[in-house]
Amino acid sequence: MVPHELGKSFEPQTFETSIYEFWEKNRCFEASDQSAPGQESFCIVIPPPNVTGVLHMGHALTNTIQDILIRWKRMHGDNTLWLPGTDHAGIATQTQVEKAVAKEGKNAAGRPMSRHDLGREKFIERVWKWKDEQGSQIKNQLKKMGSSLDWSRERFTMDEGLSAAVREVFVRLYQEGLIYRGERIINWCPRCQTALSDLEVVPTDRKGHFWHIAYPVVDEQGNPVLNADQTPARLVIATTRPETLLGDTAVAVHPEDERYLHLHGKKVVLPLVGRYLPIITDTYVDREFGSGALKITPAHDFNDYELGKRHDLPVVSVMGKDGRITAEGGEFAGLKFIEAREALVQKLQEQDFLLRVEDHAHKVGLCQRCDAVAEPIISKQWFVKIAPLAEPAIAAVQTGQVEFSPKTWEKTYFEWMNNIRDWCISRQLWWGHQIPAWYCSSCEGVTVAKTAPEKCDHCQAPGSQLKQDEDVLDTWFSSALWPFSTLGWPNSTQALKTFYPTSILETGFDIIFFWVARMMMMGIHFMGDVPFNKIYLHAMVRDEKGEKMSKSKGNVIDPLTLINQHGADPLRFTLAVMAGQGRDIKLSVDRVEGYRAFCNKFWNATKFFHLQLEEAQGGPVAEPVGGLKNWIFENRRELPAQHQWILSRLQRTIQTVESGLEKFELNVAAQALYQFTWQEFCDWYIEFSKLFLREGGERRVQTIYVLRYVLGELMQLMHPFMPFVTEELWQSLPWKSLSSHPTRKQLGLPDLTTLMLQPFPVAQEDLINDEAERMVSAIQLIVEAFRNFRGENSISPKVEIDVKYCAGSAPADAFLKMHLAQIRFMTRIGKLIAVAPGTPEEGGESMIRISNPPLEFRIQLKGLVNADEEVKRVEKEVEKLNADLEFVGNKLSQETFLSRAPAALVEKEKARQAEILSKKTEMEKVLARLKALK
RNA sequence: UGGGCUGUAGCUCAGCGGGAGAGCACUACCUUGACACGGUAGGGGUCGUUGGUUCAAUCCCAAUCAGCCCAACCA
Repeated sequence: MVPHELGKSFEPQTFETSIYEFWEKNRCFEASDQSAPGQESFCIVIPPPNVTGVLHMGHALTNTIQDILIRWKRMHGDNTLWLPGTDHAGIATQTQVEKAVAKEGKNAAGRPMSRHDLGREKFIERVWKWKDEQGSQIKNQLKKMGSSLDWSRERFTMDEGLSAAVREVFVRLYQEGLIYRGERIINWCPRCQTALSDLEVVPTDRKGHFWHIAYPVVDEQGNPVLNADQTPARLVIATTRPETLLGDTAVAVHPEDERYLHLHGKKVVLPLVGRYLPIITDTYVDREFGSGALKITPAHDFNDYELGKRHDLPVVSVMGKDGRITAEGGEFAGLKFIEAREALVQKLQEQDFLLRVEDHAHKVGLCQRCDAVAEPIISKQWFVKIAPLAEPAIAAVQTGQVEFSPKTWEKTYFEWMNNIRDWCISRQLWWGHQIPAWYCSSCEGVTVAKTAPEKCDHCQAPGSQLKQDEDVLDTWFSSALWPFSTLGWPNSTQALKTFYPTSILETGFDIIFFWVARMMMMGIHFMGDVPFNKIYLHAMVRDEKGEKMSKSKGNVIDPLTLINQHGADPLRFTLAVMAGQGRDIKLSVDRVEGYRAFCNKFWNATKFFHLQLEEAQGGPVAEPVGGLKNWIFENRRELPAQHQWILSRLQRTIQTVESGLEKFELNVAAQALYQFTWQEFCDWYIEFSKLFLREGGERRVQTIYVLRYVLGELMQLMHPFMPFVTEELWQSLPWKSLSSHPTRKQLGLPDLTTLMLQPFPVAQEDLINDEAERMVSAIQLIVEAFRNFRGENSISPKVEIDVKYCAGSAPADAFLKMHLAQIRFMTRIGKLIAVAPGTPEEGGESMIRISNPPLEFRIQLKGLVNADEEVKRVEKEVEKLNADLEFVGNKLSQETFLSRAPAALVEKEKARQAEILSKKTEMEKVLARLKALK
């Protein structure tokens, strides 16, 4: 990278793209299949975004978090693999392409073109074309985020290798009896024309109705049963879906429900249809709800299906896959479900079966992709037998082999895994992995194989008589294999040996069941080991009002817009700071702007350093002989306290950042960086440094060394969070060393001058210095007290203040003398005269006092300010002291506190009381004198 | 109906047994030689409510109110 002069301010657009290209061109992101001896390996597989998707805030969050962890580990010298790739996203992608096709023209019948008009082969060709056109979009967007993904290993769920893995898994599970084909009740989306898994149906609140329908009761012979008053007996049933009545095959009551004891064994006549239905008893029926009688439609309700199996009821399918009533529906056949409902209700009313209609709020299952009402229907589908796979996946979490963070999600995981139903994996789509099963036209047997079989497994009929299953697999089937299929499985590759199990899985809690649980099951089953040891679940990104971002609400904050406006680094930092939060991240543009200001601050701090090397400031400085780091260590006890202080504070920051990253508390780490950089380094250290720099000579050189050292360490420390700006600034620094990384040696790549491969800072105990911290904190107290005095009295910073000082001890006197120049520089004290302790104050004098070390500063107000404001300031101070005193006094007057609280605490409180009292006495005297002046 | 989360300054959130913190917003002053994407000073909170444990509770426990999420649903 060519060093160049830094611009006036932080302008991310001017360098982000070229920096990413520099890294990529020099293969900085690449991992080695084989780690160097002694080198740790660290691997995260990206949760594959939809291949045709666009980057949204959720992607921005997860990829920021992952990139931070990856860059941190990489800088620590690990062989670090962050594996990129995309998901073919069956339904989502197919729907997109179908829409595009529909817009292109009409078919022979004058309807918009559909996939059926194109035919399977042509349509799939179209999807591939679409994928090729759109697929690079998300990739480029990830690059804009600064994601250090190893692009040389990019995978796609439908590429050749992964498809082979899918077939391998399918065949093996089939052979083990864990995949089977069967006729079951499943969720069906009439619009997408496919089966859905339980997870793909979203129960949604809907306002509906409760139709109360009377079913006439008859006896064995079909004669009407009469009530006591000789009216015909009728059983009243309430339903929210009257059209399913056509498929009723029984009516159920609770066996102990006294209202219906006399009806046991009787039958009812199904209104409009005339079919006789048995009245059965089952404890599943809730006596309290509705009339206590329940119509049973085994073909179109999951509970009824189970109940039907228990009571051996016939199954009548009346709702077809095409969204219309089947021939079983008699006169209603061919109507759409919603039309059938209206027609049926009308008929019921006409024939006096409908007693009443109530409003009723309930939940309706909607298709996750298209929001159409999904209907339970009976259909022949492929299923994965889950229980045997779930068992070890549950155990892995129970034993702690796999840990969730936050831990509370483990409960959710167990809850679901323990109640899991078999997974319906076949989809009546065209885009996806076609099921590797072939049906024989002569014996109707099924042959399951990785490649098209040459003959039927059962009757040996030739391959020409075999026809492959038309269906494809659920997208999540291939995603479940992601942690090992992407590393080359089913081949036994070196990459698998090095990187499986992967180190961390970072994803959203919304796909624990869709993805995480299934990877656990498949990983354990096929690899004999868990796919990852730690599962980090991040929060959902919402808008500033806490609402889910969605296109329809128009509240989407587009990460790319933010990156273009403010840069990738501010966005990343914002997300990192917010990553620690519970379940929701409320993102506001204000925050991003705030962290842009932070980047600018750091930018200018670096510029400040550069300015000190200009001719006017004394010219360039040579790198210390033996290197900067050595110089810092050798001189660490010789330097002025301010330098020792910032070096010490830096070590504490390194500690916080490192432990924050280790504990996955990115917010703690990011906040420590922010706080140190702005409040300690910029606000104090740079201000301290100005005096030394002005002094010139040795003092100047020392300061330049320390500035350079802290800046360098800070850039390394911040790099995982803000890779672009730190690299840009680091490249501008003098005395850079080549970055040597074991992975590059493994790959046969040369060393390179880049921050991203510099070592991550390690806290040096030797540079931690409590004494320097105490001293500087005293300087800060004094400076702040003077600023407060000026502020409250509205004294211009230009006015110098003459001061008498009185040191309460010899060390205090020495301290002041040592730091006088600095204090004077920062407080703009004019004349300073020492007075002996006990010297009486003069009229018109106010006072600034600190306790440690004991120092007081007397300021003559005459000719400086009107005493009124100062009286207010001192009054406020006395007030505060009084409150403090009362508080401590209360505490110390409690016998129980004195006897039961730790002795050290009691002592501390006593000392504090004495200190406050002495200060209060002094300040009250000051106040009295000031008031006397008026 | 279960399971879980949240309630702290106007806003967004840290803190989680020894006198309440940050950022943004707000007020006043300052264009000082890194930075006005800046500096300095300041105002602002009985830490949802009520009990309990403790010498001491924003923090632990219980109840309660409010909001949210997940899972299962009563047809």
